[in-house]
Amino acid sequence: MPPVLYLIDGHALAYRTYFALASAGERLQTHSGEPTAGIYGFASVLMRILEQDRPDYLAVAFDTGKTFRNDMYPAYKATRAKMPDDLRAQIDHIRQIVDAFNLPRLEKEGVEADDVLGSIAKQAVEHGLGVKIITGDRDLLQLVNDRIIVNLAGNKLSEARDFTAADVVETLGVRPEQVIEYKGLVGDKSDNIPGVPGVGEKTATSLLERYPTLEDIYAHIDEIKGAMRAKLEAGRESAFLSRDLATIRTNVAISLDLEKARANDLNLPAVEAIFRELEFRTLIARLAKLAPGYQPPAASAAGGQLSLFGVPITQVGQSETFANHYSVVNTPEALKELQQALAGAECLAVDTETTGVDPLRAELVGISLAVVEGQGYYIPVGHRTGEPQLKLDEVRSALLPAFTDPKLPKYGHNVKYDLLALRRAGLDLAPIRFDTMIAGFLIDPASRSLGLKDMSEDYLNLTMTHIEELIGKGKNQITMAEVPIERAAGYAAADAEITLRLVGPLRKGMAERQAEKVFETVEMPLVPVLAMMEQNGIALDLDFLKQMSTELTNRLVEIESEIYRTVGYHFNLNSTQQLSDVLFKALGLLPPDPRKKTASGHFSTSADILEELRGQHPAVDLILEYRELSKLKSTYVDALPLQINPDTGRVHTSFNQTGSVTGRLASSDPNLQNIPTRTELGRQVRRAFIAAPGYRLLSVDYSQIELRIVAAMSGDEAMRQAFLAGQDIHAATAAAIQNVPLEQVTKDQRRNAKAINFGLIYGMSSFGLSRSTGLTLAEAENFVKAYFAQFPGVRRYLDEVRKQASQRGYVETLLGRRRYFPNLKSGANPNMRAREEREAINAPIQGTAADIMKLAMIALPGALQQAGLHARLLLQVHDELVLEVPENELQGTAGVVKDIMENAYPLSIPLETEARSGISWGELQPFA
DNA sequence: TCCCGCGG
DNA sequence: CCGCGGGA
Repeated sequence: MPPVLYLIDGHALAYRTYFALASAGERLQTHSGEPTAGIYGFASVLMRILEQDRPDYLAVAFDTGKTFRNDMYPAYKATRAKMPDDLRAQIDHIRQIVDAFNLPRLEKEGVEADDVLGSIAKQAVEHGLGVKIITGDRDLLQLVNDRIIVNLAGNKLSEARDFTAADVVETLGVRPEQVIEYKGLVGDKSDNIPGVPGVGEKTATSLLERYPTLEDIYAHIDEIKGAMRAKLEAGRESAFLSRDLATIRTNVAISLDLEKARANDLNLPAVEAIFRELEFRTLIARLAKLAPGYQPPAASAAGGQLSLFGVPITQVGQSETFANHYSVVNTPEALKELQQALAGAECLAVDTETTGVDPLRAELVGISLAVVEGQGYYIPVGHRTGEPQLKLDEVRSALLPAFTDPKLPKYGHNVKYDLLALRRAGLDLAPIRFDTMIAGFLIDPASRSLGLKDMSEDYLNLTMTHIEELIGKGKNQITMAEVPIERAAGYAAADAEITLRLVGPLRKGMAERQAEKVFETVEMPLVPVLAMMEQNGIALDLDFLKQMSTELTNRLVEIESEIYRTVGYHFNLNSTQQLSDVLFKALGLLPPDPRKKTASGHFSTSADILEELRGQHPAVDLILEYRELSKLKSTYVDALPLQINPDTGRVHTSFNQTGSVTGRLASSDPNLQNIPTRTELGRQVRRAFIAAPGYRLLSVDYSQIELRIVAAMSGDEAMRQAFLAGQDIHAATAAAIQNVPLEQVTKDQRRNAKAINFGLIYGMSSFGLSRSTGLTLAEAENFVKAYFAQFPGVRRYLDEVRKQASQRGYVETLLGRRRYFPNLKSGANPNMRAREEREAINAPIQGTAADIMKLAMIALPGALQQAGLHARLLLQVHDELVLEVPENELQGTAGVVKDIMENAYPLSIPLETEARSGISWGELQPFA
């Protein structure tokens, strides 16, 4: 194999990784607020290449200013979004890193990095080298041939992949050398290359299959029929110009001194200094491993310095390389050994393999355990491969003592899942002391990479096998039960082992961010409570839903034909785009606010727009009714029965503790936190949620908990007095603003005051307020002014929160749950800034309410048991708890629940609750 | 993927 | 403001 020259496209890679990290929710920055996502992305890819590929030669190309393409076509890249300012500033750091690695920088005035890469690549091939180009820019694919491959970054850092000529054909449908012809036809929106108007991807690939180049197409233009031919003829000039723009030059006068590109003499202290300055801690750790083991390519055959188990890090978790470090427990002897290990254990990490994603339906396939780092156990119990495995009964009695040992703390990743799966198999797990997913969430609530695989990369720098490598994906997916034990074991044991290994770094991470208190007093104790609620589930009145569905269908059919009749023709009512055309083109209605665009360029048809169009055409009212009914039918009435668990006959929602950045729970499968309540018809759906025979549903909700929290946290006297006096807070607000006695507040005044109170909680602007109230912007501004004049403490509090958010970079709830706002510190653009300021105001209010509710939920089961009551907690809807209560215990239970909720976390303002009960969620009556 | 709409 | 889900 010839030596290989690695060429990195510096800008494209920084750009791509910047957005990859941003879209993954990472807001990378240093302590002082300097954004680093682009640098980090670039540096980690560079490190990965040095560690894993050991390139013979490596150089990095950069763009410089305007290029000859702008002379050819002034609009070139004119529409491309300007590079974000904070990324631009990062490019210089990237250049420094390249220098510190002693790698050549390739740049030339007047040409793009693409052209530099193309030219150098061509020269290298002529010298007999292989070339690999690392970029984020698909255009480079045109350079691929049998000596040049391109590694293209994906939407996530881990999704980069190599493209050979065959890969290009498979992905784009054309050969690499045809990429420019393809661009000539299709153009490129992001570079503002026009192409041939009207020719899309499909047309272009099929044309290029028959005629390999533009020249061939136009030479045979008479073989092409109809409209396509006309389009091609009209776009002829544009096609050739576009192709020229898209063509990467390979004859740029630039040269590379290969000796300088030998990737073997990085200036370690310089790199480390830069990484330290940028606070790339994990990269520094990798550096230490890289430097001593790094040999000139000729002598690098020994290798092996990068490993944890003596294998390259990419292979950890794959069974063949993990083989010495896990045991399959499928004999009585092995089980005995495991029991002995458990007896001496100080902690126990647990993971389960099941046949599905719903823990209340899936079957248990195997249990993984780890008690020390570097060693894992896999206990198969449900493999359907005919291989020997222990009986579940034996496993259960062997494990139960340790699993329920009060002195043995249990760890897991999303451990609520495993708890439920184990319970269904007759096991249990307590006490649960550490959930790595929740810990990761508290360290960064905005993180979208809380999967075990992601966290393993982020915190341990270990790449794990993905489950799809075992069970496949799509329609050929099998379940874990069909995977041979030996193949499953390495993967499964690694899950428990990695979980165990994550605990240390996560504790440290939580300590740095002072998240331990919320973790230990709120989130971890909540896990078993939520598991219990999910297990309980809630009963549905199926007959009622069936009848409702029929009635809705009938009415929908009526409305639909009525709409088609008034409009004059048929169209797809459920397509918002078609609807927009019908209303604003065919019917000629004027969009009330023509600025209200949608991303696809259509006018919005949202309910508030339609609301304004009422009366202008009979179809409008009908559409609004249609929308309401079809939403109800598809989302609730027809969907809920499908979610009933056949074993229990009830629906078991899943509560996610890591779903909401503010600390609220999120409910899914089905979401029982958005069952309608605001309209009469919607409320009907709630009637389908019923109590079991002999039971009643009891609902207790906090009244105005968020405003009470504002009053307490801000200490605003006027607001506190209103609450202490037990006044209707919205009316009291209106009275204060309008300066009228409380009794004289009109409905309108109260409604506006209510809107501003809500706006307050949501950090809303005058603009938002005017939208939600129908006041003019000026009126809304005056209203806000009057509000703050009456509640000066609230204003001070809001200013304080904003200041804290921008100075410290985070805000926190009363219990210390934090939400981070790195962009406020670094002064991002005004839009983002305003958005984050609103989020910063909302987070402590909503988050404190969420914390208090969680504390109540944790305290409740013990209090009920203490009182000898048998109520079951079923649902939490942010400020409401729903329980199923034996009829004769209603009164006592209501008292306990109210007491627990009202005293969960004492504020300087009393928390009040309201209890209601009934046989269904839809017809609850206040308690006597 | 976007748009819309349900809840708090 | 924060979510989840249906449908094109």
